[in-house]
Amino acid sequence: MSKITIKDVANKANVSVGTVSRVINGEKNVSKENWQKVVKAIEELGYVPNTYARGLVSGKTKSISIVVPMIRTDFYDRLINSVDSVLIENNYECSIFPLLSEYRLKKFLEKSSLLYHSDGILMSSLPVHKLFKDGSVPTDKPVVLIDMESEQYDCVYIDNKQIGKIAAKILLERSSDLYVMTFVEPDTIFTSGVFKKRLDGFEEFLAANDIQFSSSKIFHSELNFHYALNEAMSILNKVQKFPVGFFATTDLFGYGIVMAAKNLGLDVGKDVFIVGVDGQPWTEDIGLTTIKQPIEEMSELATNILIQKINSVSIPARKSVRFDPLVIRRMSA
Amino acid sequence: MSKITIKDVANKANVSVGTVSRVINGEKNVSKENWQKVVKAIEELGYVPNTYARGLVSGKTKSISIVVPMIRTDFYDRLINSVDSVLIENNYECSIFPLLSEYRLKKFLEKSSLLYHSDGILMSSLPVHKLFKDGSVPTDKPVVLIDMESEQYDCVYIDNKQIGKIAAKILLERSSDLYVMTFVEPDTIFTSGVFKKRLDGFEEFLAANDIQFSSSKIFHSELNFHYALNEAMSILNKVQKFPVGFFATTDLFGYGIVMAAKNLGLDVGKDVFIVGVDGQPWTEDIGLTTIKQPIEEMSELATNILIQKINSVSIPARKSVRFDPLVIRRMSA
DNA sequence: CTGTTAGCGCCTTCAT
DNA sequence: ATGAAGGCGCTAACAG
Repeated sequence: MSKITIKDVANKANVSVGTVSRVINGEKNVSKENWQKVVKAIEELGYVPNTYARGLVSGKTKSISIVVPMIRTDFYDRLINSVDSVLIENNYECSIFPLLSEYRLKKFLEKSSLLYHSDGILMSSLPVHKLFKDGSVPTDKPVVLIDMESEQYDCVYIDNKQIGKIAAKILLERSSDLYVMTFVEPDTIFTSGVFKKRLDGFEEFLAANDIQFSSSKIFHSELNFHYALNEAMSILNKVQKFPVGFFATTDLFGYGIVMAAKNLGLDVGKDVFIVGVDGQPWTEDIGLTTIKQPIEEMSELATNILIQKINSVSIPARKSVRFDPLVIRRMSA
Repeated sequence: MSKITIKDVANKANVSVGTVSRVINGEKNVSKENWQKVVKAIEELGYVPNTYARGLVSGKTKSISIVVPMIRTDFYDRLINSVDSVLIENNYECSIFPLLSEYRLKKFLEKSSLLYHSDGILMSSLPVHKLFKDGSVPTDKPVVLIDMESEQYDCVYIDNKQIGKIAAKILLERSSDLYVMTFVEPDTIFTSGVFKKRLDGFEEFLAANDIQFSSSKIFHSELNFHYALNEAMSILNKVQKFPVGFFATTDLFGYGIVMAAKNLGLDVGKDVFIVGVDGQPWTEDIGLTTIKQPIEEMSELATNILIQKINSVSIPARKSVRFDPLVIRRMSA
């Protein structure tokens, strides 16, 4: 912590602290002469305004908090990068708070958490209504949700049921013998239930079109390539008649199915049709048809909404923006 | 922001602000009676201490910053979780700052960055000497490095050259026809050069034992399973005589080689020997011998050192702790 | 053990 | 356009 304060700058520049304050806050009514003297003094002294003092007075920190369930996946990596790009333009910083554990959640339930010491909060893929008592985030700061629908907060999301429906529609064009590989989220307060929604949408579409679909065609895997590959091998080994179609509720599973098919000498796009979800960049290499969430656009919009809320005096109307999934057709379906 | 202040609590509890301050800071010399009155008042009012005011006067926030190059990998996931577990025990919080871009780095170069508004900084896998002008982090707060050696800062690291040497030693027991699959880090200020060090160690060991090794045996892949698999297939297809040994500078590549060998009907542990690096949990499933960095222990130690530095009045001696890699032998070598 | 009080560094009137 | 001065909420030192 440098011990240079606004006072030192004022002394050095031969002006009052008020003038220095005006300069560092970019106010207009300062003479050119004084402005330059102050800037010079700041430079020479290496002065840095004290954020705590500033926060104490104004309550603003030019920073926001991003809360995510985890940080190990491409999804959140892209999300955070997109958010950051908007923040940079607006001269904001961000801290990232992964909801790592039950204990960490307890901390986040307390108003005193670091999380709430920023100007606003961006939450991604978190079931706010389950997570917090009263279903509310314990803060008066603006909150915007990404990848999660809400009745209470501003939100930018995608309809995961719709993803399932689209997958069903695409696959039905190719085969009526359909399988699903999905992930069973443990039903905790942490989980958002997106996998379930995708599956629900899939089944709903089939039902609406009078297609028989037995739950014995639903297979489960861990979020791990190795698992998915093994599971896919075992499923494909038992298939009697081709072609068959697979709804992979995440691209990773689609990858496993593609590799399994190749290992077994099956022809992807002829014997085996596959639709994945997420639009990972590498799906192109393996020719996997995939349904993409426009993460970048969603994140950027959410960030812009948040910044707008932070800076508006009156309370703007709540926005609930639904994005449509993007279908990227490739060889696999 | 609740507008309840320490004064309101003092009024309600019929004590002075000093007493309230003592209670919320857990100091001992407060009568049981007053303590309870204060706690009750805090509860009823929903009082939350203002962090900015606190930070302004004491300079302490009970939080630390973690700086990592990225957040998408298992490595940093495990690291952050381990750090967090120690922080929880000590009633600290953390914010995470991924060094996402060149622009973000510029922000981190400024003393005013949010990054430095915590009580201490933990940096992982970042070449501090290249990153910052003067090779110093622009702060007076304690800094501890993980996974990076330093002459200047406290650090907890592993010798990546040693990893390469160990791999060479293991593989030489099985075959003298050795290959390497590694990743070429672009040489930017962001990169730590661990892959290069692993390779250097490998080559040094061979040279020291008078084993011929041509650089044409070194192959490169992206950090992506798909790539690694393809590369491994292409290498193995050209091999004339088995057995051969592979040093995979990260487990992911080892996985690709295992899969490629299986695809080609080769016997891992007989035709093809493989040593990976990182000790990923899934290496067990595929029988991959791997050299592990004890990330958990390293992270916990680094965190403890940091907390100790934060809380000590005198400046403790600089600690530089080198961990030894852990070899986990499995079927593949 | 408890109350009082002087700042911490800054922003923001209010005069000038 | 500028300076002076009063807090913001809290801690810590001191006096009792």
